[in-house]
Amino acid sequence: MNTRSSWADLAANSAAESTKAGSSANNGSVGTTSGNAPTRPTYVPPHLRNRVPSSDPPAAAYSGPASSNDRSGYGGGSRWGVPRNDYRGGYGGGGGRGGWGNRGGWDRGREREVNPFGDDDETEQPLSEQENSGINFDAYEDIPVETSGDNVPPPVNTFAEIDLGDALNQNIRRCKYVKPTPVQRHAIPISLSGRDLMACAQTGSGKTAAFCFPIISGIMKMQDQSAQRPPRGARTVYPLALILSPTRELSMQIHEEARKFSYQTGVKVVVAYGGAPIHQQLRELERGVDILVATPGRLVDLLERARVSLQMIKYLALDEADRMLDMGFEPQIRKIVEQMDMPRPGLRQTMLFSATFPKEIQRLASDFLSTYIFLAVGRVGSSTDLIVQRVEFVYEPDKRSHLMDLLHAQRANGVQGKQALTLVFVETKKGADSLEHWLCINGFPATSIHGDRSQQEREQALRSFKTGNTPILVATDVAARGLDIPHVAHVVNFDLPNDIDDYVHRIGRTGRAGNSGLATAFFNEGNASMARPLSELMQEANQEVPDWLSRYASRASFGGGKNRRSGGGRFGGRDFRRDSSFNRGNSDYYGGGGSGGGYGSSAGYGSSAGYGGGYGPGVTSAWD
DNA sequence: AAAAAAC
Repeated sequence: MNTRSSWADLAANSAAESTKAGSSANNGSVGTTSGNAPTRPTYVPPHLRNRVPSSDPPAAAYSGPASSNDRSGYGGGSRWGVPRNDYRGGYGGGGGRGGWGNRGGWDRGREREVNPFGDDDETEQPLSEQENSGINFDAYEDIPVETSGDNVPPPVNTFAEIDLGDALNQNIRRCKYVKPTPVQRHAIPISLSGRDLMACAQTGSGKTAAFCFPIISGIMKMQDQSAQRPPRGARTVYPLALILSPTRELSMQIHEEARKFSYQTGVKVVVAYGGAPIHQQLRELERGVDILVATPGRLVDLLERARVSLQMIKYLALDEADRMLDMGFEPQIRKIVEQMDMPRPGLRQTMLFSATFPKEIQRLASDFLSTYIFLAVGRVGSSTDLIVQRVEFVYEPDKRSHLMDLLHAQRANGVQGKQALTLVFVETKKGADSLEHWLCINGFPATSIHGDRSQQEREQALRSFKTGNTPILVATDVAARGLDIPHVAHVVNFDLPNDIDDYVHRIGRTGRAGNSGLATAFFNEGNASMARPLSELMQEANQEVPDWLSRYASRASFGGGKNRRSGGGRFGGRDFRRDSSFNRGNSDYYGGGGSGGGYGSSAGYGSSAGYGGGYGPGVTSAWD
């Protein structure tokens, strides 16, 4: 059932496919969306202002369809006549083969873009070595998709039929992405058409690429415009896109991914987060930035120092958007988005992504959006079928020895060989330290990550875990969201979180990229409020719910908390705008009114096995 | 109540 199609095959078929798409019932999104692509009148980013004309014919590097727009400069051509007022011009190269790819060309003696793919090899990989997805793509047809909003652009079926440009397409190939995941199929055309978007898709389903591709593509197209530098302090930089995420490590990861996607496109990505010396980040910024990836605190710092201005922002993306807008983050986000110099909704394009999107937060989020499209792909907020979920009743004092039993068993069974990684979530930073220490003195190679550790320690811990050097990582919720760590075979909820959404994100650290995973939770009377949402979630994911947990869940006392996902209807992830009961002020958190809020039942979609949204083993990317 | 996020 594996659709073994290579990138080359897809590319070869692309013409036929886009013809098909254009003539299908939905009027072709490809043609129309590119016409609506966001335009920005005048600004050319600093690193593009000082370029010497490339000797490569740029048009040749761009193989996309012709359009009425002036695309001759898409790959790095027609913008060369712009005024040069900036000494830092070395970066860039526009489309695929001009600029950086040239050894000893115009860019000789200047800074060379580091190849984020780690290979200096430009040659095509043999077909046999091309990674492919372990996913049954036919199963994608069964994936429930809900969109709402006006004039929703139709989805695409291949990357090739999207007008992303040659350089970006080449990076997609380098990333071994063969086919767009469901969220990408839907979200990318929406973003390319310039619409605001609120998107929900399962953990590990490719959300990072879904918002990065349109941003990068849009910025490449913008580079056609002529230059006019905004009046501001000399050291102020003006990114065109801002991507915010709730943790430093996630921002780092998004940055790494975005750098791969933008390799040799001339689009510069910079990351800024706290806990690290600011000077290097400032230096990077001064060398030019189109896309700024940041955590909120450090960004506010940079804004207050007037080292960054948001006045040229064309794209705003919030990853883990529901987290970014919850109580802890909302004031900071409001400050950044509403009280600095960011263009208002409608004058920028805003994209919100998460695997979970409580209706309460959706309502908050609408402040930041302009006539947006709501997109839900998959059983929103649920886990993939690929994660086997277990719940065990463990009294508090027994947790450590129980964990040790699990780890021993895992070792004995050789679950995934020595590479199997185990991620253990605890509730508190102190708890993380003490459990790490206890594991170590008992002979288990463990490390930990939490907010009381130095940034260096955090990054070291994550590295050591990823490499398998320390195959056990004890973590607080700092590691719950977004982090893409290959080979996590087992997630242990040593302490259950108090919010079912946090549980969804935590277990989503395994079962990624089409791989299976195991999630074990320790439950005791202290977690009573989680009994119902947990058992509902497990049912929906076709998991075996222990009888004792069902009994806990049926006790009335915890029936109506904020964890409650009512409705029991079909596929969840409803747009709150369509939920009249919510709009009447019903406080039901996920309230579905009569017609199916909450999570989907397994009845309709539960058997659509294989939706991990992934590309298959061996592909590492930031998918949340 | 805890966690995260600036110096």
